[in-house]
Amino acid sequence: MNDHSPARGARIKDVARIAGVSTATVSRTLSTPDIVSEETRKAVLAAVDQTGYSVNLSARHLRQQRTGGILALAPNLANPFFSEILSGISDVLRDAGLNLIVGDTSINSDARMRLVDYANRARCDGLIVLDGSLDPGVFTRSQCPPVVQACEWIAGLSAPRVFADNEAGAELVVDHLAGLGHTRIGHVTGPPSNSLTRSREAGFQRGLARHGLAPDVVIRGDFSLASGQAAAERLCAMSDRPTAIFCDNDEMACGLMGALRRSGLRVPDDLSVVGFDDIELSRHLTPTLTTLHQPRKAIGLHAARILLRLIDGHDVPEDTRLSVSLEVRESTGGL
Amino acid sequence: MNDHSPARGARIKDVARIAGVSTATVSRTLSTPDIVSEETRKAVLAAVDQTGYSVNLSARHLRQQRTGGILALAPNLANPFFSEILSGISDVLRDAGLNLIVGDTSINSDARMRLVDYANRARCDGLIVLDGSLDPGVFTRSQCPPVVQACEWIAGLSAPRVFADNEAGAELVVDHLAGLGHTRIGHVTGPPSNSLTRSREAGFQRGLARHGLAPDVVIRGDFSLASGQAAAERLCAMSDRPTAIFCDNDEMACGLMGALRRSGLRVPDDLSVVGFDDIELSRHLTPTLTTLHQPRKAIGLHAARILLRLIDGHDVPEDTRLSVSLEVRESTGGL
DNA sequence: GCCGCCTCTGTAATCGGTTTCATTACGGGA
DNA sequence: TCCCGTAATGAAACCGATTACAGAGGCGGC
Repeated sequence: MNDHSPARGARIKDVARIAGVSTATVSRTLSTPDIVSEETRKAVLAAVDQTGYSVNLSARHLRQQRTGGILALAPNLANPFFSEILSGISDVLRDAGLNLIVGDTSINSDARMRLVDYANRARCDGLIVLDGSLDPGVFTRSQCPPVVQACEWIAGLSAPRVFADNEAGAELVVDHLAGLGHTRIGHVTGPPSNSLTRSREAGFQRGLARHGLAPDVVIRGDFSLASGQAAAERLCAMSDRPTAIFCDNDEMACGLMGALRRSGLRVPDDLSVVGFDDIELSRHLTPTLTTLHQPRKAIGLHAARILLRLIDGHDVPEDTRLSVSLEVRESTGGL
Repeated sequence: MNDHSPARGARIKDVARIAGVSTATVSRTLSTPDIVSEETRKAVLAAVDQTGYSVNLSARHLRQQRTGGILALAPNLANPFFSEILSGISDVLRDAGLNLIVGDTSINSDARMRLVDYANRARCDGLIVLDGSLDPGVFTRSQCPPVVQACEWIAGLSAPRVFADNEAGAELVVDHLAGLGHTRIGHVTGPPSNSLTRSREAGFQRGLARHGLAPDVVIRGDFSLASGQAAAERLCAMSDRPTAIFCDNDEMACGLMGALRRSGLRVPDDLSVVGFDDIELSRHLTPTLTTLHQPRKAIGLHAARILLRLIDGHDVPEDTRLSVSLEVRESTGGL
């Protein structure tokens, strides 16, 4: 119907001319409809329809001193754990008219260098950091826009945090395994400096203590499938094994169970395995994986909402802790 | 060192004043360094360093009539298959000074509605479509920026395409299975209308014909873990099963193998299984999965480069077909 | 009847760059 | 010596919106 319009589409000026008003009125009609009269509003909206007008975001953002973009920094996009969080973030931002720009911090060090460029008001209106291993210095410079940390956090960076209750989750794991009669429970962790690793380790230790159990073998991993596999190989080589293993995430549990089976060990008969995250895959492994469910979508939603409030200059809670629940499946059994 | 700078950072005007030149010269120094004198360049760069200046992209884009953003539309971010493609796209775009905005078309229909808003020059400079199920009409309007299709494509949309050689891949699968002595080979497909499903089906049929084999059972899936599981249940209920199964992606193969095992069928002894994609997980399943390796990163790199050329008004190849290779692992065996 | 307030609208300044056009200085050829 | 071309730079227009400010008109209160 309007393919005869100029190639690059209509400007606010064109809409204003057709509606017989000024550009200011068009702008007001679109951003604050309440303050224009009913009659004017109709005329403007009709002209918008007719021209297929849509605002030039660069112009708007230049004038409003905003960029319209929120940068989310995730350590690994390939991990399905993050994609649902990003989806939650994206939902909130879209409703607020903001774009989500996703940065994968794992790619290479070159990308990390450029982070300094991006953590800048001239580039984005806010940051959501999902990677606790970044340099806090970048985020404390005066040009850095508001920051919210989700899931992981950076030691020494004081920015609002949204995370699942990792400590309580790890305690639930111990409760479950101890309830099944296990007294020797091993732990496959993430990287030692990672905040998730620390919280889960703390909750795990507290749980053991509460049940009067002594710590058993601790194997350091890095949240990857491969490190789960490596952990299984170490376990198989042990003469005196624990009877249950708590993995700090589902990917490692998956790598671990695969390698265990290949070595002839049966889960849960020879070894019970518990994961953390409840990614979709955990329901399809054999045996299906007992794991802690994290409210991933909710983490994303909360993080984004808090960031928006921060950008608008409102007060926000320092910590938002979301509860987790244990999904008991086939990979854990009694002694 | 420069935390005394004004809260919102330096403007080009500030840099110009400190360097003792005009804003035009600063701009030229940063975008076309060749046309300013050596001496001036040094002074400007020193001033940039001193102020920590970084350009305001909204202003630049407003003047240059570009938005600085490329929108990638993917059907499912949670699928690890896409994340590596996006990573390749992101690398190229970052080097070109463009942002990658990721849209998940699976979220809900509301998001799809808004697609119309986004497929617009006022919103982004180009589109990379990874979802073949979208409405072609959106992309043919005059306001729509250049489009490149990657992996999947939309029937009836003439836009450059970058994809793996799905037909050749499916033929390789048949060669491999026929070579092992299989004569009854089933197929678990993606959605019937999907372009990947069609290509793989065509290659599969051609392979069968070349080996003088008759088609066997075809089970419709949707690329999800759950549909792989459902396919396994159908297979188990059959009295007269094929001896090998080709799954259109690794996720379905994963869901299928898990469910098969739970029903007591052994892979590859009772049934050989082949996947497609070679996601990292396929190496960690038990048994490890024989699958077709797709050059995911390369697909992303090519798609992004082609889009950049398109944006600059250059000629681009209509189709870019990248080759695949078979990764033979444990899930396939002889009869 | 006059004043002040409120509602609605228009004019024009503004955001921060890029780019066109004009200007200057200098070197070489006639 | 004069003219022209070239290299380097500056002044100012421009991109397309938002918004501060001002003005017009209507209405109620004194």
